[in-house]
Amino acid sequence: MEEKEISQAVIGRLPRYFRYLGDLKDEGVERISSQELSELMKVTASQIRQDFNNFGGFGQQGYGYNVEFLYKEIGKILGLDKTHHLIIIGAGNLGQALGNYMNFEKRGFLLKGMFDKSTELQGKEIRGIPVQPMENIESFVRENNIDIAVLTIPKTSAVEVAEVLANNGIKAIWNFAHVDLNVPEGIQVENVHLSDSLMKLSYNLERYTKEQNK
Amino acid sequence: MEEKEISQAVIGRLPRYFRYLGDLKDEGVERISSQELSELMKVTASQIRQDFNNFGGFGQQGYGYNVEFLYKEIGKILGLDKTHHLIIIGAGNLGQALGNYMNFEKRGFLLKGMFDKSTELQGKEIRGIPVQPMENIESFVRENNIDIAVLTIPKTSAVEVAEVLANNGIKAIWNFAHVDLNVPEGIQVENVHLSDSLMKLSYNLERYTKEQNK
DNA sequence: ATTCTTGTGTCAATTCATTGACATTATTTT
DNA sequence: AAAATAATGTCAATGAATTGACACAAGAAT
Repeated sequence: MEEKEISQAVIGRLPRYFRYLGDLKDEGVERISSQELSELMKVTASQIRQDFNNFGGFGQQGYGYNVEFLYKEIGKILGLDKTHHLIIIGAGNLGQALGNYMNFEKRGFLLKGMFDKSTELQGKEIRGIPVQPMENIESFVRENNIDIAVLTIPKTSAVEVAEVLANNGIKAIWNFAHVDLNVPEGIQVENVHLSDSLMKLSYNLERYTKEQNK
Repeated sequence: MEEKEISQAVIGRLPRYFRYLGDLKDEGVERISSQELSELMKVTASQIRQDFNNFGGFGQQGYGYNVEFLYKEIGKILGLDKTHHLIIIGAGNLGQALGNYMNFEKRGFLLKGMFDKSTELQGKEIRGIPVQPMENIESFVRENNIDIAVLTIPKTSAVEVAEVLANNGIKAIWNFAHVDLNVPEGIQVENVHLSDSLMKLSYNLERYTKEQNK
């Protein structure tokens, strides 16, 4: 059943479905049709049905989709029924911001450790988690069953830290450094290149302004 | 010449080209072929040529591309030759992190104001920019020629703040709130949904783990 | 000056993603 | 209980994005 590879285009849309379904659930909505959902989310109903069907039919003809059931199923697909242990490397502003962001805990992403090379930050606590020196990373990852590392360090050190992590069995890296990591296949990397995102916005701003002046 | 619409798929790749070309420039590399660049960036040479040609031929047959020239041209396309005035709304951890991030200034994105509803934060300065109360947003946007607003506030208030911004002539919103904004057409929105990104990582982690256990 | 090499720009082919259409099945109404 | 309605799952058609192939131009070598 779960044989053929699901395209990343589909995966990229799942969190958004998940968000809308969560809201609907909280509002007490019990069922929804692809048509209604499509109007809400501003995508085609066809795409919604096609997307869900990649995972094998969550709906019922003539009825639609049960909101709570669908919400849970998508959560499972996204691995949100499991807990994940994560560490944050780089306890600067961004690292602290992510560390303080409670919502991740709610989804099963548990912050287990923080690391920074600055001795000023070491010892400081973020939500009860002390910032440790970088030297501790290797043993900490091995001994605490860490599966996700969040990289919020400058690009110069990111590449080598990623290598250390890879050598110590990390399974996934959430990379905020402005550099492409070159890790062995099998280690998942998700990049958040903020400046890329801002440049995209800048392009669209520019283009629209030009278009107006024609 | 600049008539046909460029697809967002292409735009999304430009910042990455820009980054690699900047690095090459700093290393003193003068020219590069699509073939060499493709090996470096791990994309096809065909895609690189196709992408650049959307903007009308930056290269020379038999020679390749001049790194510095290409770097500058892509910068122009992305609007990085202009300066942009931005404000950050929400001076919590994430807002402060973005405010403190100097690199944006280097690219012409100048932080002009910060706002927060918390009276505790008001008056505090981030890189010399004081945090102001939310009531000031409207007049500040109008009087200071602000074109980009960064939203780092909870989703409950994001929607209404976006409306206020739209009514006061903002041109672009960089949205970190976990909600889809519904702004009039013509206002550019770039979403950074961090939790979506983390969920994608979680899915890929999950999927790969399962695949291994087969 | 002529030949050879390199490597772009571009067209065509292919692959991937999205949309549209509809047969089929469950639910609701009469 | 039968007819009518609603809405999925899926197949086919379309559209978009990526890759491959190659003619041709610029530069290097002889």
